[in-house]
Amino acid sequence: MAVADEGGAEALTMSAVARRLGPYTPMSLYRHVLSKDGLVDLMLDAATAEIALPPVPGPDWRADLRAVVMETWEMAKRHLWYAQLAPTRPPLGPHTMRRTEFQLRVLAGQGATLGQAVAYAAVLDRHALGSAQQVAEEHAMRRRLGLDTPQRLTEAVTAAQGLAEQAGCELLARWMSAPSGPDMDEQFEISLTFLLDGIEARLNP
Amino acid sequence: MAVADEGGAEALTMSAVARRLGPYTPMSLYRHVLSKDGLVDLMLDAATAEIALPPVPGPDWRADLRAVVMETWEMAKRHLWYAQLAPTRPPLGPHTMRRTEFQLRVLAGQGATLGQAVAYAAVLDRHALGSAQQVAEEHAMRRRLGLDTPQRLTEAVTAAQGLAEQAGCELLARWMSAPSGPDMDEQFEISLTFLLDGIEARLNP
DNA sequence: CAGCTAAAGTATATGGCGTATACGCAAGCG
DNA sequence: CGCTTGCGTATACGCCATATACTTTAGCTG
Repeated sequence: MAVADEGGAEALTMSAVARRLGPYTPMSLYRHVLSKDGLVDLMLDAATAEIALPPVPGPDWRADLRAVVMETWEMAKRHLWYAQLAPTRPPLGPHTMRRTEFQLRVLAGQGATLGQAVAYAAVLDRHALGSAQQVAEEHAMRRRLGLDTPQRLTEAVTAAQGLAEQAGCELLARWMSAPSGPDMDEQFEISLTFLLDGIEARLNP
Repeated sequence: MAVADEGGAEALTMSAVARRLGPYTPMSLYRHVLSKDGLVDLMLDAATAEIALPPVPGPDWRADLRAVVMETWEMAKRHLWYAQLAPTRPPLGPHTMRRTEFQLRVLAGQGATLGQAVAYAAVLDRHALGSAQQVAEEHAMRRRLGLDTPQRLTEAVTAAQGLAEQAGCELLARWMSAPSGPDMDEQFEISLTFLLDGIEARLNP
C-alpha cells in the first residue's frame, strides 16, 4: 500500500513491493499471495477497512449514508490507487461486503425494497469511486507527462487552451485561461446532496 | 476500435491492431501513430464523434443536457473500452472539446457561472463514464475469470453468496441469491434525473 | 526513362512485466 | 538422523511497447 500510495497504481509491481519489504526477490511474494490480483484484493479490502462504519444504522438515515460515502471519499483521496484498482476486482472482501451490507440495512430500514437498496447503494458508490478516480487519473497523468514543475504545467495548459480556441470552444478556452468554480471536494458534496435528495424523494413519494 | 469492441481494452495491443489491418507487423503502426497513447487518443475522439449534438442549445436546457448524457451512455455501451480508456488520457480531442463546449453553453445560457457550468458538466460526465465503466468492468471480469458459460457463472455467484453469509451480510446474501431491482439502464436514468433536479434547483434558487 | 526521394513496412533488440518451474536452505520434530 | 514444511531464490518464458536501423515501394523530376 505504501508503494501504491507513493507511485500510484502503475508503480505497483511485484518487484517494487518485494524491494520495499527488504532485500527480497519478486518471486518471494508468491509464497504469501496467489497472484498479483490476490495482493490487490487484500489491499482493497484493507483500505476499505479504514472506512469507519457506525455499528448499527442510526435514526438519521441520510446522515448514515452521507457518512459512509464521505468516509469512502476521504479514504480514496488518501489511497489514490483505490479507485483505479477497485473496479478491476469483484467487491467480495469481508470489509467491502460489510460496508455494502450497512448501506443496504440503512436503506431497507426506510422502506426500500432490496432491489432499490442495491441500486441506490450502487449509485452512491459510483459517485464516490468515479470522483476519486478522476482525482487519481489527474495525478497519474501529471506523472506520466512529466508535469511536475509548475512551468511545464503552465505550458501544457496554454497548449490545451490553444487547442480549445482553434476548435471554436470559446467557453472552454476561457475557463482554461482562468479556472474557477467549486473545487473537487465542493463538487463532491454538492452532487452527493443531489443524489441523497433524489433518493429521499423516491423513498417518501 | 473493432479490436477493442470485441476484446475489451486489454485486448487492444499493437499486435492485435496490426493483425486486424492485414498481414502487418506491430511496428508498421508507428508510421501512422506516435505511440499507443496516440492511437488511443484517436479512438477516443472518434468514439466521441458518434455522440450526436444539437447544432445549438435549444429552448429546453434539461432536454439538451439529458440528450448529451444519454447519447454518451449509449455510445459507451457500444464501445465498452471507452470508459476504461477515457480517464487515462486528457480530454482534448476536437470532438471531445466540442461536446464539453456544448454542455457549457447550455448551462451558461441558464445563468450559471462558468465555474459552475464546468462543475456540473463534470458531475454529469462522471455519472455517464462511471456507469459505463462499471458495465465494462463486469464484462472484463467475466472474460478474465472465464465465466463465459452460465454454469461457471452460477458457481461463482453461489460462492460469493457463501462468502456474504459467512461475513454476516444477510441482505447482501439474500440479494445475491435472487437479484432484483432496476437494471443498469433504469438506474442510470433515475440518477441522471436526480442530478438534473439538483442542478435545476441550484440554477433557480 | 533514370535516378532520387519520401513514405511504408520490416527485422531485430531492449527492458519491463507477471509468473511457471525447479531448486536451496533452515527449523523443528519424529 | 532424516524428513517434512515454510520461505526465499534462480532461471526462464511469453507478452508487451517501442528504439533503432534496415529494406522495399511509389512517384516525381530532371
